[in-house]
Amino acid sequence: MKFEKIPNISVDCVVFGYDINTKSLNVLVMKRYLESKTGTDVLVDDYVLTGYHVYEHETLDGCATRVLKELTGLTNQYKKQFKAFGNPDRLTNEKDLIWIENEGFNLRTITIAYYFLLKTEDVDLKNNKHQEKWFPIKELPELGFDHRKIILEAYEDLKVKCLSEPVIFKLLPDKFTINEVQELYQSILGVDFDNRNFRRKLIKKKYIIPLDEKQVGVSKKPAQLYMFSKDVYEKMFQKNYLISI
Amino acid sequence: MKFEKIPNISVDCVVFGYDINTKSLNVLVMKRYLESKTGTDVLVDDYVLTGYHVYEHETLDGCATRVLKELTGLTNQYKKQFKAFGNPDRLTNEKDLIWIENEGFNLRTITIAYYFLLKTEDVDLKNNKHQEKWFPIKELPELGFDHRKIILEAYEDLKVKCLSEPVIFKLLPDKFTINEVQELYQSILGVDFDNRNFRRKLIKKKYIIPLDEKQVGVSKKPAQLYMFSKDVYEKMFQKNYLISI
DNA sequence: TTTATAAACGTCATAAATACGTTTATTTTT
DNA sequence: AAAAATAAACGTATTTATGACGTTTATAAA
Repeated sequence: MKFEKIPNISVDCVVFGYDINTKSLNVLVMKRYLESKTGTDVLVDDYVLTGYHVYEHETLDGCATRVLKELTGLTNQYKKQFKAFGNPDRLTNEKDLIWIENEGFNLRTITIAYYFLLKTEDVDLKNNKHQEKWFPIKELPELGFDHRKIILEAYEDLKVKCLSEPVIFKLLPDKFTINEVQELYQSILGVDFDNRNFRRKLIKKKYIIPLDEKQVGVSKKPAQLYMFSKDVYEKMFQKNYLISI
Repeated sequence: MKFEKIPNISVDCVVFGYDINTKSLNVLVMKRYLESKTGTDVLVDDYVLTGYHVYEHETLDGCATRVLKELTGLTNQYKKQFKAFGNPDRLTNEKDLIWIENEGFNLRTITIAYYFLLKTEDVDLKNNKHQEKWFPIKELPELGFDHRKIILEAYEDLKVKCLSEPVIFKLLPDKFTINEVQELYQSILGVDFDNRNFRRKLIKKKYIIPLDEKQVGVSKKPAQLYMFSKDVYEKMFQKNYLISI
């Protein structure tokens, strides 16, 4: 009973992972692969988001959390439900139809899409039975179903979100430098900021707390490390109602 | 075929209407009423959002548009899909269970929620077969299902949205005064602005265009009327990437 | 010791926000 | 016709934030 699937509802997860070393915002996708019955040719060979049907007694949020856990082993990561996709033509290209016939999917499936924010390095892809793989958001592979669209809409939502809330720190290690924050903003938004102004602005915030620590193992002047205090942020945060239209 | 319903997917519409005379942001809901078979008592007597099951060949957006049209006769109104609600416990209070049994609903229905922004005065409620009624957002009646939650989440989304995009003008008549804009912002956000500063800020915008017209029929100095130019807004709009965390 | 370089600090001009005070145009009252 | 009342509209000074730059500092490598 607990494991009965709702036939036409799924949850798809866009897993964003930031790689602080390569300074790349990545998306985790898995292989979709199907050979013909004779084995003579490959019918479907592309990537898809990780998703799953919702169980009868499962919440939507719970389903997203489960999908992430099965994929990465991680729990307690930042997630956001950002949109439902359910147009009747969302699964109508040739490869999708072959796949759907093979898997016995319902043709009219509505998917509730979530995105997660985490660190690429936190995910262990050693025993990845589904050939999961990270791709930079700017270099996505061929994607099945409407998953390219879903990823790009998640990315747009993330861009807006990171301007108004400090979600950026979900993508960074606990201890970071000011320049690392700047690089991540630039990587997400695709624009450059003046380092001196960016630095001044960030350091001024009470919830960006300098640590008694510096970078180690760098071959130049080591940078000051900072942390983000959720406590301070939430305590001092009063909505400023700045109308910026 | 075209009129076959997907059994467990619905679209619910939160219709926001602003009444410029009473300065009230309202929500349009309809009566949910059910008598016992003997007619001796009223089993269910509350209000619900207008929603409907999605047809097999219908897009989600199309379904929302259809629901609004059937309810108000209006088309081409601003709408936004803001969240899907589908937790297994969303329809479990007593009245909901009575209703569901009577109507033959699927117990596990996922609803894709939209909100609309329009003017209360644009809706003609004369021949409202479902006893539709406007309620101020601050004075909602008893609501069935999880519809209070849905309305309040729509309202939160609207609050955020109106700070970053000029959706406010969807709620106002084509010609408005500066003070009317201010009153609407205050009504939505629940805060007061300094009129002199608000006025200066708004008038400075290129897309707030003064008309050769003033208020008529007011018993004090008549105010200058303005319009919002979508054209100018979209043409001059460049993303400013202002990080306001 | 010098050099290279990322990190960090500093300055100035301009723009925006905040907090108020004053004047103006109109209707209503006298 | 004048005076009173009042919402609309305009004004000003102070503080704060932004944008565009130049300079100094701490460190590892040469």
